Amino acid sequence: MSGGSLVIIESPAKAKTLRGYLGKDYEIVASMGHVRDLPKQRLGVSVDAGFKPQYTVPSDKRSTIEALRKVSRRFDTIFLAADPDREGEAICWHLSELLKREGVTFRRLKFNEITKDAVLGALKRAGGIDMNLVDAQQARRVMDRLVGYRISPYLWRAIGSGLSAGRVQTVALRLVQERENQIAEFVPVEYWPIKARFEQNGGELSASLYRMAGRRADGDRHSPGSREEVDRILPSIRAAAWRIVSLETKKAPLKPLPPFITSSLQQSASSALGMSPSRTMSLAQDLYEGMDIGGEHSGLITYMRTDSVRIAPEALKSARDFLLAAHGPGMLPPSPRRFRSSSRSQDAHEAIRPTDVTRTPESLKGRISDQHLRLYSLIWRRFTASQAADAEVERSVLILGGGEFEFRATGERLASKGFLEIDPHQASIESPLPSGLSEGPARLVDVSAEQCFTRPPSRFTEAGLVAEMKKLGIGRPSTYVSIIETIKKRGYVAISEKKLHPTELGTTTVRLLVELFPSIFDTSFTASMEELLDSVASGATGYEEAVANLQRPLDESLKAAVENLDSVRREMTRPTDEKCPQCGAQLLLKPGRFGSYLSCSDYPKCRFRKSAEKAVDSGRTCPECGAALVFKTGRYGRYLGCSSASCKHTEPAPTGVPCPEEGCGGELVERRSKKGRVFYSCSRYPLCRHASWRRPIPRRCARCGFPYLEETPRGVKCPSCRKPESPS
DNA sequence: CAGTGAGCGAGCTTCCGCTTGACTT
Repeated sequence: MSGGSLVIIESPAKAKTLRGYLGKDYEIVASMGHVRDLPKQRLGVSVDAGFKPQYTVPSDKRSTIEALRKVSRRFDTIFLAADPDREGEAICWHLSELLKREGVTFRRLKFNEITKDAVLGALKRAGGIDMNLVDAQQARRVMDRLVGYRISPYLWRAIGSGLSAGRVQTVALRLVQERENQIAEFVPVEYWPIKARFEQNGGELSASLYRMAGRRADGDRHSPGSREEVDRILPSIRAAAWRIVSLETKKAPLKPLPPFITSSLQQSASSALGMSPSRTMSLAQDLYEGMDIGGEHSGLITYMRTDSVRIAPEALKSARDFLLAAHGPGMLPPSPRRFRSSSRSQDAHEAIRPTDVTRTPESLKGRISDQHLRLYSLIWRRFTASQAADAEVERSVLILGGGEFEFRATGERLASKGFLEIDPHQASIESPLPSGLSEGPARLVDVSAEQCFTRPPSRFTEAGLVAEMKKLGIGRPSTYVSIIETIKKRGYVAISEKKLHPTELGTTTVRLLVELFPSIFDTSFTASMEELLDSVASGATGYEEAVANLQRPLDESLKAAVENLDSVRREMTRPTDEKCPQCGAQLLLKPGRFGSYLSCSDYPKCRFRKSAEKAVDSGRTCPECGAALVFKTGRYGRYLGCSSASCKHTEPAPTGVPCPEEGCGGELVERRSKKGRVFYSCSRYPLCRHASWRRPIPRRCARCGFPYLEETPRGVKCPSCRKPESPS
């Protein structure tokens, strides 16, 4: 038996940091997250025996547990240092259950930051495991299992096998579907913003019609709704005598945004850098684990799965020291800024920030990959700016009066840059009004109107859906990415131009689920579940009572759903005019995992079925049999296959972009590396060896046919004919 | 950087939340 103590923490990267603080008397090992769970193959909940969970050690956790058992035998005191939240408390309890033996004592260690002070303080306060909090976690786990594992099988029977439903994924799908409904129902409204140019003492400015006699200004400018109205008022505007009636300028402070949490990082990386949430998280993981920089190894950012904007006091101080040293006292607000986390934040980790604020993005240039640097720079700027001084904006509002009309012009000027010097993208500043204007007569130079239509809301990007889920408190920082992957994998949603669209299957599934289980898949269900779990955590409600609270309505809804199964199945199928080629009976159209399919109405006697999806024609013909080549999706992604059933010819999917090698004449095609990563190379391989990871955009200039190879933004000038490019 | 190439209707699927490597389908 050794004299020291064992400390178990969740992440190996944190274990490493801890070793630096605690010295030789402490052995530190990682549990890698949860160590026990409900079994994957069955419900694993004794519904009639107080909802007792039946835990197992998942196969991929066996070796971790074996290693923990072995090392734990050498110690009589084991500190359990999983995250200080509901899931972490449960991990500690599971560990104690797995590692308990005669003479060993477990002590709970809680700290919200991995700093020396916080860790040493936690050691002094070490206590026991909070079983109420553990019960809250168990209730959460079991409720999710009941919802998922009892409703999914219903979908297998009603719609198709392999489908799934869940407290989080179904609501995420619902959000995508509801946005789609809004777009479908949207009625565009015509409006005609009116703009005019005015002149005073040789200075010119442009202004918009803002108010008309007899109409209320509702804070927004007034725009006529039709060409007739425009034609009616333009002559009166031209005939009016104009003057500047007021010119006001006010200074207002502009505050920086709080440092990043998981959802806001994904959002910013998506809009500013075009990164998907999954790419963002994988790059952030690398930055967190640390990279070799000039021989030394260190973590560059704090933990990336967090919903708290809290900052460790040490980090706050070094941010202020840095700002003072690098920018002078003007960049320092009088007192450190505090930001409030959302009320549902579990606050186990800090905000996402650089571990060392003096490690500027410039200092890392060339030492880490370009993509890592872009993400690091985003995080560094956001954090550093969050502790810098306010910016100051001077905003001018100018009002012009003429007859019954009022025009308005606004302008902005940055009086003091403040934090915008560090993170300029946080705000966009309008251009200023021309100088030298004053109250008094002005001349109308010209006036014009432009037809516009109100636009429907846009579809969610992946990061946009995460932001919406976060707003509703659905899902956690560690699961945002996997939830989106699940609804993609099930075929409920598809991505096109980086936006999420529901598929026919998704639409059908969510409509059925919301109809049959309205309370469970309501956007407010998670919030009320969290309230109940808080009550379990405080000891006011028991575990069994909490789970029963969900079980009762779930049981009732399921019972009604099963009674209606036959009529639901009938609803899911649409009769067609086609006859079965095998038995002549009518064919039915059904939703399926890979799009709709036609099946014989005489099933199961006749098993005929075929896909109802239209194959996407490639416009090419098969070199072997002359039939059309169509796009297909196989186990390894897209490819081109022969549409004739008897012909087996295949080739990689074309991109429509010619090979950029001089005089090659080949075409770029989609291929996969051994590791499964998609890349693009010449169709004439191995004659031509051109290859690139970058996705070529199959666009060409509408005027001269010049093909674009890079991911060129829309609307740029064509490099060949110098005209603005339009998509083909 | 470089194969391959489907299937819903069969005899298993499925949940959410913690955390990293395994490891060739």
